[in-house]
Amino acid sequence: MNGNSAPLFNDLGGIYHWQNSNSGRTQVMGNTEDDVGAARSGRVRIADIARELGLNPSTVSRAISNPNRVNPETHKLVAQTARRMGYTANHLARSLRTGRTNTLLVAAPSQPGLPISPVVIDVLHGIFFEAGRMGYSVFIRETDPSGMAPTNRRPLSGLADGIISISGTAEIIQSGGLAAEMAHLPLISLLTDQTQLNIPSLIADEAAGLYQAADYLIRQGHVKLAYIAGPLDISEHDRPRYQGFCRRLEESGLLDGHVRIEGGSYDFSSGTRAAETFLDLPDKPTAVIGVSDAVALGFIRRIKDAGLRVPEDVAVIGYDDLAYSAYTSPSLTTISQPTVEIGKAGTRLLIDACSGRFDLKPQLITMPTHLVRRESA
Amino acid sequence: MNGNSAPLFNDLGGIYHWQNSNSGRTQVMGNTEDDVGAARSGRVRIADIARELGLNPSTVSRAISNPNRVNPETHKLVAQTARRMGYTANHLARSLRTGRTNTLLVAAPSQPGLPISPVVIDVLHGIFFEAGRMGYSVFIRETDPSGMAPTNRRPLSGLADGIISISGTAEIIQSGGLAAEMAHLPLISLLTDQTQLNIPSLIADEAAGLYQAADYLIRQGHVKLAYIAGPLDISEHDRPRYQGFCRRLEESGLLDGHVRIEGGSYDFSSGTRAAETFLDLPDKPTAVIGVSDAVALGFIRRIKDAGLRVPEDVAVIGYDDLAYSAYTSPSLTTISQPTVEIGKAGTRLLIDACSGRFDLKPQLITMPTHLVRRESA
DNA sequence: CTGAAAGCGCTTACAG
DNA sequence: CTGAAAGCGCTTACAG
Repeated sequence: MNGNSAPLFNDLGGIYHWQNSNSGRTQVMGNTEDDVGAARSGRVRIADIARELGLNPSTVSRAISNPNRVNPETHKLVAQTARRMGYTANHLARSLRTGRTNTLLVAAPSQPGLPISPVVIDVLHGIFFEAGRMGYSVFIRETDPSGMAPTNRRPLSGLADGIISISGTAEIIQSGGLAAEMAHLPLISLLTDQTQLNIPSLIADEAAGLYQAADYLIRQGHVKLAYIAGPLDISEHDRPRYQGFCRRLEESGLLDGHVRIEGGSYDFSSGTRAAETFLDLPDKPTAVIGVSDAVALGFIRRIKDAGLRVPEDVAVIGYDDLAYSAYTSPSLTTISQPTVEIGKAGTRLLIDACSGRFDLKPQLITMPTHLVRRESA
Repeated sequence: MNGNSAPLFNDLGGIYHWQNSNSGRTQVMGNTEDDVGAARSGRVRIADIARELGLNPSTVSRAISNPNRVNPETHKLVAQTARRMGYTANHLARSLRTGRTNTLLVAAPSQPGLPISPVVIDVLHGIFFEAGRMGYSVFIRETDPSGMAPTNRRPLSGLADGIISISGTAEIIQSGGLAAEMAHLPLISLLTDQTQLNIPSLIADEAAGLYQAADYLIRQGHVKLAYIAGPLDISEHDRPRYQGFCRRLEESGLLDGHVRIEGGSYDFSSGTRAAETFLDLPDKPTAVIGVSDAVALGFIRRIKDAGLRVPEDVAVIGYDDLAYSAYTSPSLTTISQPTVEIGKAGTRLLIDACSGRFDLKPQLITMPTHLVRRESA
């Protein structure tokens, strides 16, 4: 190692060990030495193939991108040679010329110091799936609502055909340096309703989800319910969920007796904090709905420590249906939202809009949620 | 909506509702109408600014990219005009010309039908953090070891300055269509030792982690230990962990009595399956280490249902220290590995290698793990 | 069906 | 300090 390595690791504060690898082996993948071209970067270009074959570059280009507009023999020859020489098209050059990138820009929110949330990950999974199927690549830009993290704010232009904003408000999107792109590219918002900004939005029916949860509890005979709220400022998720909760209570005349506990965020510790508030309540609700699974689980953990039984003393329902919610003790009754489907459908709609096959209007599409019954309620 | 929408949703199998947005409002962000240029895509180019100012495009370019090589007055004028006209540099054109993209390509593994794992997410978080700090963007390509998912295999060229492979084997990387890029770009492997392929690798000391876990249990007096294994074929993670486990047992002469239970994968259900095997064991170990937190939690959940107490009857330790492992009942004693730091350090090393500031050799860097003591052991 | 030319939007030696 | 020219690697009318 050269001397430059030290400051790196000083900055990163890590203890580390160097080991020598078993050297002497050669790189596994790569071009063979006798390949032609390799002018600038060592890469084979269309011009190299053309020279090798005594053809015009335009013919080689056609053979690669539009095989049907070229002699079958020529196509075969070019294809073989391209493979032999290890040619891969330069994405930059092709996109610059055609004006199409076959790339989607995804703005994914993250809190400072926290990784992308599991819910967003599921949406991303749907995006990757559908984008891969359609031959699109994915450019990810983390956006930080708080502006604390060193997110990349460098404005980007020309590198994508469309934008997906996950759970993002207008400010969040701007913070990602995407404003300029938004003015020119089709855009869809997932998980958050932004139709008031004329942005097509594909969301889970969060209000219906909380309605379903409250309905389930009320049918079980609960009359005093609590809702553990999420953050009001950053996201748009708390409001519709609380509304759905209240709507169902109102229908049974139970609205007056309900308790709204401010959790603060969507994470476990917000749930434990909410539990502290709950435990201090003189007249405790018998059923609680958390704004997220993590909040519900943090809440359960804390009230179990205080000697309360779930669901016997307090029934608890979450929202998200994360993978581990089926394996906790008690396993968590929760509202499942079609996150992966939202990712897939949003990607499909956007790609179709990019190619002009679909007219993406600033409308709201709502996907249904459903209750997953387990042990906690 | 036009008629094209129906087949979309047939494919996606979703029930959905359209709502009309409150229309009539105008787009929030965008160029004002009297801006110049807008030849092809509606975007402002350097040529537009130059025309507006009566300058040569090269001067405008310099003013934007190299302010110090231009008259301060000119710089100011260009900067103002660029802002007013809403100019953002075309990333494609710039990169094509300079040969530098300021972009990193990340190959992230995913199992078919499953989203990216929490561990990989943490590494990605570190990558985003450090890349953002250094002004780099991140291109993500999901790679599918099984080849089942419709991952994007289109070969990409020219769009990144370096490649990060997370927890990937050579085959996995190839499946992502990255072989050609690998031959030309600096590459680093995170979480998986690939130095045998001459690829610099930055990993957690998994062997030491399992050694620490076994050590902790043995010091508590346990003499019969079990290890729930992960998959052998796909990943390289099981082997070093099992080795570390065995090494510590051997030191105390306990190796002969140990049990290795095949879990199958890293997820919860693998843990519950392993628990079934465990419950059938005539002479049960009193302490169990899972290859992952999810496996350990799935295991705990199942043996609790069978009437065993954790840690009184069976002590359980996991590996990963995921966020929710602190909130389960019992909370999980586990091995923490510096995933975020690995992401940050790997990104830093790679970027410095891209810019020639650092000579990235095919060596192995190992980051330390540590035991997090909670309730389960 | 193939070739020659122009151009996507930018940057950078090279002159002046 | 600024201008004119060339070129990154590709594609696509336009001729032939």
